[in-house]
Amino acid sequence: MIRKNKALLAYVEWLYASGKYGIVAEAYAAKRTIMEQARRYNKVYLIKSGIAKCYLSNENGRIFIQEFLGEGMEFGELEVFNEQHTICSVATVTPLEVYTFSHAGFKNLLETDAKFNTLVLKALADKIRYKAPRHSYQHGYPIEDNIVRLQANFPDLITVIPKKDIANYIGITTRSLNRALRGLKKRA
Amino acid sequence: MIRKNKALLAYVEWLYASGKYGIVAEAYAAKRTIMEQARRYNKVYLIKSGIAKCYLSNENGRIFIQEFLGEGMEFGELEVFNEQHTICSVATVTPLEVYTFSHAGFKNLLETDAKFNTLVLKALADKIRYKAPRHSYQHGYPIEDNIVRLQANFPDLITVIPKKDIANYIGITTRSLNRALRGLKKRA
DNA sequence: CCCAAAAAAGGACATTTGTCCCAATGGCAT
DNA sequence: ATGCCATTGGGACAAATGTCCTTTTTTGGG
Repeated sequence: MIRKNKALLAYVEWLYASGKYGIVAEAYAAKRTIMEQARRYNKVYLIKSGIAKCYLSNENGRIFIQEFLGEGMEFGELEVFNEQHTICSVATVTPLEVYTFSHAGFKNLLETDAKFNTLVLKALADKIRYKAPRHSYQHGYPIEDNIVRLQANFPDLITVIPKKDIANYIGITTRSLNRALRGLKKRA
Repeated sequence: MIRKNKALLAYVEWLYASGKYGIVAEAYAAKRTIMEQARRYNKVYLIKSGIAKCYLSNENGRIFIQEFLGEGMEFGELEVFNEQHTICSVATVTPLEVYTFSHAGFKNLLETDAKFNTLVLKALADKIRYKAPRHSYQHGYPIEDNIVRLQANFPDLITVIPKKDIANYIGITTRSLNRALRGLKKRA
């Protein structure tokens, strides 16, 4: 549920240490919006520490969380490949440390650094891979099963992530989430 | 809903015509399974013509369709980046013509052909991009709205894709799909 | 051309989930 | 400490969706 990519992080830390690629370190407080959907940005972010959420909201005020991003996850990178608006908003959940690239710098690394290129290809492939089972499970099993599954993969979920976010990740209302948690407690 | 990638197809046709990269053309009849989830394969496919579905089924027999693949869409490429089992099954919907690469050939092209590398990066980025609004919409709006939206983007949907597949794409039962179609007809 | 099998349509009922509330609790700034 | 606001928990009812079944329609092979 909270995605990570240690290999990519390690390599970017190494690039950063070399001082050559215009990579900048930044920090954000908790609960801050970093990107808003349907706007243009010119930076790629890579998380050094902390947790962010990537989400999409619609005109009904409903929010659907695409993923929780942990160490080594990038965001804002899709817009390097097809110059367009962001699809997702990104906000911090905990305090966040990131490395940032300009689009030009990121593109340049892709073209000149084969290892970087490979790591980014892998990162994109992983983002695709993990979504399939997630959505399949979400549609294929009742809410309670989904919660059990999340808690198995991420035990201190409820203490770190607000209920509303968990509900928006599963695609249900807070009411339904509470009901399901209650049901699980009763049956335990 | 039925994804396409003309730029990639055009380039691969050109590569194929050159005869140099071990690309093989193949054809499949309608309703044939090409890949099964959780198995190992050693080929990358790119669709020349026809429609395939990429789906995931669970032990309850529920099926969730990830995407419908049209001209220029690849499948089996994720396993090049992280040598693992396929997540998805792929089956033809209509008769299908494809080009196939060996993993080695695909990897070689990625490393030596900058244009190919860029096109594949873009293709992966697009696969990620399109999923966000799709799932957001699916959770955020009632079934009827989802159907209207699909029909707007793909008018002859119902004539080309079986009802069961449409339902499995939206993540509902055939019964619910019929009910929604009925509701729309009545209100029209 | 006909028949078997698949696909589509829908009735009746059960279950799940959402909506709309309101009450309780817990930080957090003043 | 006090008051305010966001978060959490849950009752009661409404609406959406699933389950189970039966009937109708379509399709493709002999």
